[in-house]
Parts: sequence; C-alpha cells; structure tokens
Amino acid sequence: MLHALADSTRRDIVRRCLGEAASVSRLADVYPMSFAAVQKHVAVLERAGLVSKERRGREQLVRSEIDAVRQARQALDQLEATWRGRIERMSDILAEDEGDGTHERDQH
Amino acid sequence: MLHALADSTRRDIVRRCLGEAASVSRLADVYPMSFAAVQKHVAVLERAGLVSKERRGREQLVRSEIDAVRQARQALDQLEATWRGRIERMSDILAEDEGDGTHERDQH
DNA sequence: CTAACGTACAACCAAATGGTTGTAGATGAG
DNA sequence: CTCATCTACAACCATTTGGTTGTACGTTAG
Repeated sequence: MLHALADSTRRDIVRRCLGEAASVSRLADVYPMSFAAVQKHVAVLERAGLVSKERRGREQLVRSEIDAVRQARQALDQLEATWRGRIERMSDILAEDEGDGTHERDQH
Repeated sequence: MLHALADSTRRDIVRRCLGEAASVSRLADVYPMSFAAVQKHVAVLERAGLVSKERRGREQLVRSEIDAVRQARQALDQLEATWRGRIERMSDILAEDEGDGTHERDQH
C-alpha cells in the first residue's frame, strides 16, 4: 500500500479522484503515457484498496477511498508513536538509575 | 521516500533504530538474509534521509531520523487535507446553487 | 603481527516495475 | 446496424529491485 503511494503518477490519480470520480480514459488524457499504462496504475491502486472502480455504462469510474489514505497515515503515526514510547522508556531508566544508585552498567 | 518505507524489512530497520542506533552487522544478525542485503536496505534508507550512519571504530552505527518519518506522515496528512478541501468546496457550490436559483449545470 | 570482525563494493541473477503496442469485447451514439 | 469509444488483457522490453556470492580494505583484539 505504501508501495502504491510511492509513485507520483499514482499519488496524483488518488488526489484527482478524491472529490469526484473520473473515468480511466479521462485520467489517461491527463498523463503523458498510454491508456494501458494508466490502467495499470489504477489496477495497482485498486489492489491496495486506495481506489475503487464502479461501472457506469461503458465507462469505469475511479474514486479514491479516503479511509485507506487515513489508514496509511496512521501506519506512519504508529512509527512515530513507537519512537515516543522508546524515548519515554529511556527517560524512565535514567530516572531509576538516579534514584537507586546501583550504577549497574549497560550489558553491551 | 515512501518507496523506502514500502518494504517491511526497511520499516523494521527504521523501527529498530528509533530509540538507539545499531551497527549494520548487528542488524544483519536479525534478518534472514545476507549482510550485503541489509547493507543495501540501509543504503536505500540513507538515500531517502530516513536514517543516518555514524562511524564508531570499525562499526557503522545506524540511527533513524525521526523528523523524516514525521515528514512522510505529513505528506499523507496533506492528501487527506486536500480531500477535506474538496468536500468543503463541493458544499459551497451546493450552497450557492440553493441560494441563487440559476441552476447552471456542471461544465463536463 | 596476526586473526577476526565490520564494512564496502562489484558482479551476477530472478522477479517485479513502468512503460509500450496490439488485439478483442462491451457499450453508446447516430 | 455501424462506427467510435471505453475497457480489458496479453506480449514484449528496459530498468530497477531484492537478493546472492566473492573480494578487498580498515580496525580492533589477543
């Protein structure tokens, strides 16, 4: 899923389909590449759950799944939270050392 | 940079080096792959600015750059903000239509 | 000094990526 | 019906990726 967002064309597709859905050929008009290439990008985004397709007549409307974007963001949030947790635990250990005076050394 | 975070081994390395730095060989002990493979992963992370290396004796300590992680998260935040912006503008347009009664159609 | 350790880097390989063209099947407009 | 449009999908290609092994070099321990 991060992989799906790691391509600028795909990020742009997601951005473009956030408000209103667009058909694949309408999207293909925008980018300097073939229809098939855009089709593949959409397929990658779909597999990652970042967009969904809905058929309307002969067109296939692409719409972004904002909840999936939120989920990706939360994954990174969690990395940061882990970091904060580690820093806290380090502070705790320092506090202990100051309190008990045993001065045991790190096992390296 | 999202690409750098799109690999689970690399995400794990970042997580592992958040609190305290680790040498490349210490990291290599953890994963079921060769030292050289881990070295490459670290290189990818370094190019993306997600970790930095610092030499200490014959070891090379890897430490995660929490600010870079924050930056990645903010990039996704912005996607979500764009979405909220679109929704707002759509609401505005609806409000206008209700107000002036001109009922002009979307230019498709 | 010598041996062991940690690193760097090149060469190689299979598989995935991001792109292309071409063909074929649905669907809608006239 | 017929034609243009939209989509799907296969085949192909160059490049990148994620992994391997092997070699060489600097540093530290004994």
